[in-house]
Amino acid sequence: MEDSSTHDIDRIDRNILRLLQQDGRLTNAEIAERVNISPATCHRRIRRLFDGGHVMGVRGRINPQSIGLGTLVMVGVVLDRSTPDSFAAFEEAVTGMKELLDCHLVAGDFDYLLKIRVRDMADFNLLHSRMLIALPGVRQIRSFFVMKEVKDNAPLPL
Amino acid sequence: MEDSSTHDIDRIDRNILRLLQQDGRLTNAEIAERVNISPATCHRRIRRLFDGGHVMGVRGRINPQSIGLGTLVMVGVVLDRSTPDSFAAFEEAVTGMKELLDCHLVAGDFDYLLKIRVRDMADFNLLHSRMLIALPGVRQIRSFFVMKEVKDNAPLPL
DNA sequence: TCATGGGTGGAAGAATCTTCCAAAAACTCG
DNA sequence: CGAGTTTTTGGAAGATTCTTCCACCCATGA
Repeated sequence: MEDSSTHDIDRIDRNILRLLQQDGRLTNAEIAERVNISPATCHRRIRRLFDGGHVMGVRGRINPQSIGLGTLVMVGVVLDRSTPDSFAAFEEAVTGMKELLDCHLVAGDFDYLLKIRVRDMADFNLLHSRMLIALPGVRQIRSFFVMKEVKDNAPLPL
Repeated sequence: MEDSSTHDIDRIDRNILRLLQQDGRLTNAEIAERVNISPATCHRRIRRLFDGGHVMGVRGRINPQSIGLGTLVMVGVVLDRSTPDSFAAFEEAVTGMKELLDCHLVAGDFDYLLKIRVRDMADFNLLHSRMLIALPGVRQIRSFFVMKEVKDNAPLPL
């Protein structure tokens, strides 16, 4: 039994998910028409998709440039020790960073890979010196400035 | 003059952006009430934010588990040559990959950093052998399996 | 002082949401 | 099979919201 659902996702649900991912502001009436069911049924299915955790929310995608966060930096982090306590301490500290978009524990040359948005390089320098190297248990930090966002946060294939 | 806007974003606009990022399905009436302006004015401001490119769309966030994409892999790519043609060829080829969520040209030990969602490790192995190493101009590929998504696609700070 | 232009909110018809209920479909078990 | 049960469906309707028009307010500048 999946934790995120008790129901199967049939072809109609998939179509609804695809439409909602493309445009989260589509009206129930329009979705109903496009997937060929009645508005009442569509309304119910959409609510089930939300309640079942299949749709984790609907989010307006804010242009980073518009709020002065035009610079993207990827960061690889290596910790001193590979103990559960060490990981937990790092994760708790890093979670509070408002500039942090992604933080993933990975297998490979790094322990964590981060994705960070800042105003500019100067802003990142501040962040780097005041926050990143001060994170608990950090042995090494490697920063990758993004020069071109070929694809950022693409929709899932449906 | 910013290309994404001719208008300034004042405090009210910021609040609207924050609300829309938190929940893209808020009604105009509710947003208006929360930012203390009339529904008519709020409607106009929201439309201006969309038309000005400050909101790049509204997207339902589909649970990757629900559609069998529960495995996340970060990939670092190094190309053979650092020529514009080489970059262009790689980017065009990689853009078509439906499993690709992010693709960023970076400065550092890698040329590109990718973020890829697949069903499981076996699925990634297929993708790796059939698509990634077949991409044009690839010298080296380093894969980082994500063991824990501490933070994924967090909202921008507003 | 007066004209101008951008921003504001009231008002109202049109569209949509949300829920209830009865009918149809699917499923279960004797 | 077939009756009973559960699930799913769609029509209907009041409540809510959208969308637009228009008059008003208030800075700015001649």
